[in-house]
Amino acid sequence: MVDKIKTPKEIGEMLRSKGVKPSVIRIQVMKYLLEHRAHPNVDTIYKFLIKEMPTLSKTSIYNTLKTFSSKGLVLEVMTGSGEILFDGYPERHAHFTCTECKKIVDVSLDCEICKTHGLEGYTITEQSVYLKGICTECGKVKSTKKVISKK
Amino acid sequence: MVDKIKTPKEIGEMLRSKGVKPSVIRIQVMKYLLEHRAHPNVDTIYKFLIKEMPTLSKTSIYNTLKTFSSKGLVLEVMTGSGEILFDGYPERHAHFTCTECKKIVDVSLDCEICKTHGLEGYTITEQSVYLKGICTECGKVKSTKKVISKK
DNA sequence: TATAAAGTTGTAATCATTACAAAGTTGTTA
DNA sequence: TAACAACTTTGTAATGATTACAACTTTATA
Repeated sequence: MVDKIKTPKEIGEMLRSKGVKPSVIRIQVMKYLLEHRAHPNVDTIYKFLIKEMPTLSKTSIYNTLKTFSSKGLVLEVMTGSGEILFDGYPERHAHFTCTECKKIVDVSLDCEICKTHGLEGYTITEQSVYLKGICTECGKVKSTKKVISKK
Repeated sequence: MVDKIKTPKEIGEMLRSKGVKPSVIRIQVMKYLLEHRAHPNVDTIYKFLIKEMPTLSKTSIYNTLKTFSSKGLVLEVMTGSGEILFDGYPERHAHFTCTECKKIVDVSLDCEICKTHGLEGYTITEQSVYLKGICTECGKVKSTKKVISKK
């Protein structure tokens, strides 16, 4: 999961290979996504990049991410928070959301393709798996609290 | 999948058994969901029910569905359309969205629980599987169109 | 350099959802 | 039955992410 940091040039090539013409903004957005795997939202990306590019518009981030998404360069992660989060690693994996701390964790998926019934003749192009629950840390805090409240 | 139509009284019992106090609105919303499996949004439910209950407020639909959802009576389906859709049958199944006609189809899932890595110590309480692609009908139309356009 | 195509910007609009306070309803206890 | 608390419903206003759009800028190509 730990990848070598890519140069802007390498990112440009990467975009071109997927049919996206590189631009300064596109390269910077992709660079951000590759180096920050915490599933950022549009605003987080915008606030980070505007420090380097003072004329940046938020619309450009929206445009860029929509382009990336349509070319399969990023995943749109819909966790139900009411906004779309982005994942720069579009290889198949699931997303776990902790309902306590809201943290999102990447999870590798074992079953190649869940066997599904009732889709004869259907073409499946995309598959998303979302998990919800409580992460180890929040689980620990919870049980600690329980003990304490027992007095 | 085809279920016997429930009386308001039966729906009331069903709500109570899940810890939700029945009310006219709650019973009507649940009745609508049980009898209309096309994954309606808030507005669709509202427009249908207001015909019978002229003083109905849309906020009540939101409140009701949020209550249902928190008690596990309905599923919130997030397909990426920008709004939440609702499914009155919360048994585990996947949702397939046709990217052409936007239709949503229930899909039974075979793999009991996709084996996941990296979640040791995590408690999983919810699992959603979304599929995207092209349904049979749209697939047929597409290939027909292709032939026609060949001339 | 001229020209077209594509990318970027900023503002305004949209639209689902939430917040909130007032009004109504229900159930319980005296 | 009356009083009361708890819960439900309503309607309006606010929020906040996303989109629409038109003007402006940059890039690529001849």
